[in-house]
Amino acid sequence: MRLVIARCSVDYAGKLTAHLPLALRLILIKADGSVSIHADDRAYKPLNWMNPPCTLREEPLEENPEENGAIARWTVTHGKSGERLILTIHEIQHDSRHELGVDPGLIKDGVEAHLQELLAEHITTLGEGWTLIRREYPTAIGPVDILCRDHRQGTVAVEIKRRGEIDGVEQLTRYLELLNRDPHLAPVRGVFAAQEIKPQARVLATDRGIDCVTLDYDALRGIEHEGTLF
Amino acid sequence: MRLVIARCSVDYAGKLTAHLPLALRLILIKADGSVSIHADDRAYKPLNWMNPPCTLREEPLEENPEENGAIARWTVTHGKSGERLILTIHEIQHDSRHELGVDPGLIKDGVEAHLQELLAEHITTLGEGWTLIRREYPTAIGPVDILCRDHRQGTVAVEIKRRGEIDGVEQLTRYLELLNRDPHLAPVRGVFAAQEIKPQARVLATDRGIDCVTLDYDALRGIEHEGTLF
DNA sequence: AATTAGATCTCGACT
DNA sequence: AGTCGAGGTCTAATT
Repeated sequence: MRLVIARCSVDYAGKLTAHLPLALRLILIKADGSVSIHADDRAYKPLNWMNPPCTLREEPLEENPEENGAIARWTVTHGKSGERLILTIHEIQHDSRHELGVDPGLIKDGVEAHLQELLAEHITTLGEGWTLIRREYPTAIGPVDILCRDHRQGTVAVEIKRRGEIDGVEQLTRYLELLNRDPHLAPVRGVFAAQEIKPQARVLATDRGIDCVTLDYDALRGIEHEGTLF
Repeated sequence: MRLVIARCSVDYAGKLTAHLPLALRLILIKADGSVSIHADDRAYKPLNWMNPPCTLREEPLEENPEENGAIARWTVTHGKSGERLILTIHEIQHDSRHELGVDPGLIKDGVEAHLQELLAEHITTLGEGWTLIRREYPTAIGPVDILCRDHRQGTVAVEIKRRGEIDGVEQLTRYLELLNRDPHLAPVRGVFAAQEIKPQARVLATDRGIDCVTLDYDALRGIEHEGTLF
């Protein structure tokens, strides 16, 4: 990894064209070839960047009135697409290299897949006497998160999201339309389950006769822990 | 901006829980308070991060067999939510600070807004004799990108995307439903226009009687240039 | 290789 | 502060 603090201007020509006026910035050059240009804000998102595979060509500039004091031009070219990032360097305040080695990587917990597992294992969270048919129930347009039966043996399709928004309701609506064409399953009703449901999504779901359920991830995990403790 | 190269392990507890085993990494601390932890790959995305507003507390660790050789613990706490990022530092190889000042920011060109402007100006791209009613035609559920009339004076609602996917078709469908309730406009038909239309989106659109049009950004820009040249 | 759905999405605009 | 739409989205899983 190479860290450069430099006064530079930047031009990008690729999926769009973009320009950064002259200013002092961090240029981060990673071992995988990627280049990113950071200002001192905007959290982790760079102002401009080039993804790998790409190559960096460094070229010193002669004293030249046209270049307006620039000392070097760095051209980053993307492998196939021909996208270009051109850095015009006016001053370098810092330049260091560091061998970091391969990173062991991030271990995650708590995403949608886990929510789905937990809810499938504790399907009675949705109602007394409910039973699981299966997770990832396959249909022509993709798998339904959970298919189950309520206490009256009625079929229920459950769509699970971490945050419930309009697309989730649309997605469940498409599944329900399809499932209700199957005489073995119909009538199928819908449950939209999420840790948090946006008002607009709730309105749309209710309007379509879909029930909304707010999931408590910690509570579900709590049940899981109790289950393994005793 | 502060750049630290350190051997560290990291634990995040917030929207999810995640762990990074001990390894050498870049810790990037920006003036806006954000902290991000980078490996030497994955382009610009950090392994782990904390968005502003947040505070960093640095705490030296005593020699302690339980700490397994750690020399410091850095705790990043998010303002309201209580999310935490805990860095356990084992070795610091580099630590420097740089005053970058405020960045003038990026100037962009070539995104959806521009596509909409171009198509509105050259509405006959959609058909001979078509005329613009207006861009951003307001409705109760948001503005329709373009409302226009075809050569037979029939009303047409146009939804523009850079990439046409299912949500775009759903969005246009909702607009059409609403617009067709207005006796002054009805019947209104739909055109789904994008630089690239995904197969599933095309199928859904066609099934609903919505026409699909592929836009050529460069060609539209070309017309624009001819227009200004002569 | 292409497609799809998720993301600690991020970011900006608007209410 | 919340919501909505767009992104050079990116990224991983699946076909």
